Amino acid sequence: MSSVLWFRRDLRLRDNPALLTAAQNGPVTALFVLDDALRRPAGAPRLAYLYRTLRALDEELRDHGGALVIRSGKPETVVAQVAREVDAAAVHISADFGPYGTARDARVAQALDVELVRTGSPYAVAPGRVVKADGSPFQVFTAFYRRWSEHGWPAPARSGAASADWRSDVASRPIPHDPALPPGLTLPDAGEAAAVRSWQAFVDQRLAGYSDQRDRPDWDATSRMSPHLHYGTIHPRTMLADLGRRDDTFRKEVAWREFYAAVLHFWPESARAYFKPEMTRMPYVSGRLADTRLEAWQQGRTGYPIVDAGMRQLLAEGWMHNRVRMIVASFLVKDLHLEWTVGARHFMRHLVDGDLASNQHGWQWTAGTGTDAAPYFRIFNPVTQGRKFDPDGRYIKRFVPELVGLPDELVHEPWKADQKVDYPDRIVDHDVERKVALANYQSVRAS
DNA sequence: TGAAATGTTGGGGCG
DNA sequence: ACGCCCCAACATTTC
Repeated sequence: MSSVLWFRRDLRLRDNPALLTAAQNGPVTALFVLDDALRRPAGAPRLAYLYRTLRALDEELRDHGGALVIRSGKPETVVAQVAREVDAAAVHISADFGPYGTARDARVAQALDVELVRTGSPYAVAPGRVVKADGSPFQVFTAFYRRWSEHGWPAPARSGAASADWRSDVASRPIPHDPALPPGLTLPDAGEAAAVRSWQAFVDQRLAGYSDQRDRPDWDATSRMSPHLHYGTIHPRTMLADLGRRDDTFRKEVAWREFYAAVLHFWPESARAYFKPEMTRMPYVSGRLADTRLEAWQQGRTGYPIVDAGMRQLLAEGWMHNRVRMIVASFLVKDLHLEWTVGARHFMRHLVDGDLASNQHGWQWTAGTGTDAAPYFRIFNPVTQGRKFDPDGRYIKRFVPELVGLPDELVHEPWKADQKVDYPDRIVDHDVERKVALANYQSVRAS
């Protein structure tokens, strides 16, 4: 008897129920499949981060006498092949609930001569479990959150790496080298040990102030756990257990991730399609104007400091502060009149934490097209938001060095400065575009 | 997890 | 003392 533990987005050895299940059935072969269908849409930063995570996992496995077996190709071919090579009685996975993963796993189960055993998922509560009394899915976060909290989740699973009998004699491709990264890009530390370290640092140093300080992009006040959650180097259940009853605000952020995973599970098409179909009639700019605006937004050259700082942080770190994600998203949709799908795609290409469910639904929330979405007429004023959440412009000056010489008051409105700064003029006038957006919205509602 | 427009209230200056 | 005006501060409505 032997088994294959096929890793996907659960690249850890602690609190891993699928690993415990696999370890009960003789020697375990740890497998990761380089699947081009997943590698293609990921930008270089996320790919590099994945490879680093794989290297860390491989090292941990080697400490336990094993190794991570890397293969490339179609999972339905490769997983079946490896299962035959090691004469596995079963292939163990943690369940995936995304549209691609669901279809892929169905194909793999079909192709296997042995059982594909799903144990656990990357969520505290598996998507689909939390539903209304009548069995229908929640479309409103607050109601979901109440039910999700009542539902509860198991305590973290015990660590099983030490007790597993890892195989290390299976042929493997090398883990690919990092792809070429943009110069100056700094990625967060990858791997399970880094996840545990950085979670502990957050709990010790920043959790107490989280609810008051999390909206400040100029402070290091957030958990920064999103890349680790994306690749499963830590399980949210571990985090929730450490929270105890301490911080409802942070628990809610974990719950947003679970909510959006559930929404995607029940409405797989919502990754692309507008939740509110009438909103597809919103008019957008097109042609050269659209191209120019999109490029200015992507490069962080819109002339609005908080927007540009956020977009440049995305390019510099593969990450953006959540408050600023909302500001730049609102700006794309309501000031530049570009479609949310365009912005969502750019985020997915550049974010190390790029998670389909959270990203697409977060964008739909901002664009007013989604479940439990902000009403369309909630339009962020980039100057007001900047003043409120980056009062002395420290975040802006970190990513937009052209503005370093400006006093705090002018850093959010450099166009009012007497001194000339080498910084783009505003590509649009917020006051004007806000009215255009509201008029567009009226025209959609009337039609 | 908005912001602007509009409405209301109340203090102070003034005749 | 009183009414009137102005306007800041706050509340409500609207998009």
